Amino acid sequence: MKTRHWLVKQEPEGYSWKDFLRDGGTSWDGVRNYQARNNLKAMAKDDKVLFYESGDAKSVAGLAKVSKEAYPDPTSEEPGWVSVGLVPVRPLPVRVSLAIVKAEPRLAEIALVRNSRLSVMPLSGADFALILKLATP
DNA sequence: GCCAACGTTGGC
DNA sequence: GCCAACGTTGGC
Repeated sequence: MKTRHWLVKQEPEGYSWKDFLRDGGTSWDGVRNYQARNNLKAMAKDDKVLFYESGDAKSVAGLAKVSKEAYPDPTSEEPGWVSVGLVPVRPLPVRVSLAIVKAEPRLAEIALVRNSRLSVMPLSGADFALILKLATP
C-alpha cells in the first residue's frame, strides 16, 4: 500500500510533542471539524505524520506514525467523530518553524500555510520530504 | 490583545 | 437555501 503523509496540529499548552514522547503515543481525539475528521478517516496504519505545535512554538516538532486507524472518538458525546492512534517515531533534529515553511516557495500551497485553522491535513510525499530536509542541521 | 479567516448556527 | 451573526482558531 502506498504510504500517505499527514500533518497534525496541536497547541503545546494542551498536549505538546514532549508530552507525546513521554507517553509513547496517544489517542488523537477531540477533533470536531469535518474536514479534519475526513482526513483522520483516510489515515492508514503506518502512515507518516508530522507533529506541529501551534501557539508560542509554531513549529514542526517531530515525526510520528499512525498506530491505529480511525475508531469512534471516546471523548465525543455524539456519534460520527473519530480518533486515530499515533506513536512518536523521532524528534526532528531541528524544529521547522512556520516562518521557515512560509519562506519556502515550494511549500506555499500546503494547507498549513493556506488554511491555518485546519488541524489535520494531508501533505504530498514531496512536501513531506522537503519539511524533513529543512529539519536537517 | 487584536484581528483575519473560517466554520457553524439560526432567522427568514 | 441564503446570509447575517456569532464563535473559534491561530498568527501577529
